[in-house]
Amino acid sequence: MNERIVDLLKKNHLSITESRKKILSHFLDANGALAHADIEHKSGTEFDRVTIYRTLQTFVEKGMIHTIPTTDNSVRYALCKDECSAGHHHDDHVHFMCDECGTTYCLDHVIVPQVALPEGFKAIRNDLVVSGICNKCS
Amino acid sequence: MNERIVDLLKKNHLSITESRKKILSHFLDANGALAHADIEHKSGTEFDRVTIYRTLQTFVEKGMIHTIPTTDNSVRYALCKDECSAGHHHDDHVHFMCDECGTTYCLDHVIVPQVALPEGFKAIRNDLVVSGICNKCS
DNA sequence: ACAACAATGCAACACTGTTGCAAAATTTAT
DNA sequence: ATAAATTTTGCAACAGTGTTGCATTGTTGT
Ligand SMILES: [Mn+2]
Ligand SMILES: [Mn+2]
Ligand SMILES: [Zn+2]
Ligand SMILES: [Zn+2]
Repeated sequence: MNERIVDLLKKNHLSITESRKKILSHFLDANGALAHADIEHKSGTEFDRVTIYRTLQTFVEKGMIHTIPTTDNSVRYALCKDECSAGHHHDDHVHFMCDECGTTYCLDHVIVPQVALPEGFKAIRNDLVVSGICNKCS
Repeated sequence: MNERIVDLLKKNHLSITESRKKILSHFLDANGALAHADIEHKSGTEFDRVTIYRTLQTFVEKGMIHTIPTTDNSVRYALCKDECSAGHHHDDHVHFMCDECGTTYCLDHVIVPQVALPEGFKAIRNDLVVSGICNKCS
């Protein structure tokens, strides 16, 4: 378990620090996406708030996690697949937010469909967020 | 012009106040969506920040405007179509955010497609945000 | 014009996110 | 293993966003 975390950090050319290991482990343990506040609560007073912000930024830049657009305008993060890297993200999957339990899921196997836009509009990224009832709450 | 604004407020059983008239006129003038901060800047020191927040809330509740899910996690509002009312919103259209000019558009004629979800997930709302280059910037 | 009611401004507060800088930890070179 | 070079962290300070309570003001219907 700890091995996998250290390997992940090494693979991304990041120095091995307590905060990074712990924050990364929270993502590996979680089944849904995590908000900054979630990590802050899970970590207690272990790290400074600022450290969490900077660690999340770093992880995003390295392609280890990705942000999720949410309808309630909170920022959430989830682990990326192995295919993702610093340059290339593979964020073409649908995200699901449960109205009941609040969990946000990456539906990795549900691909966002393309839509035809009006004349002159050029799509670069498509984000589809589905809200409703998740499989655990139904 | 002023007539239309007063009518819209009356139709929604809202008392006619300076703030509501001005804020509503900003939406009628704008071609894209507006954030709270946009209205604050347009209004100068005319109203208190809190009044703007409360007015926006009221307009949303009455079905006059709707919030737009954005990828940069800012809250933006746009005028609803006439079909929208306090109970029923018709928010099944795609939204577009221009990476160049930052404008957010309601693409009223582009409908969000349905997607097949994994077993146990039940969709209640679908929000599709497309980012890219708008017709004015291309 | 008046009473009843609703909306506003102000103050205070909580939460989110960013930056600069000194101290501490990690990595690299000796 | 030690020391130097580089990164990361914690702290403090700050700006922005959004909410609430309460007294004051404005709007509405009679
Ligand atoms: Mn995802
Ligand atoms: Mn819209
Ligand atoms: Zn759920
Ligand atoms: Zn544009």
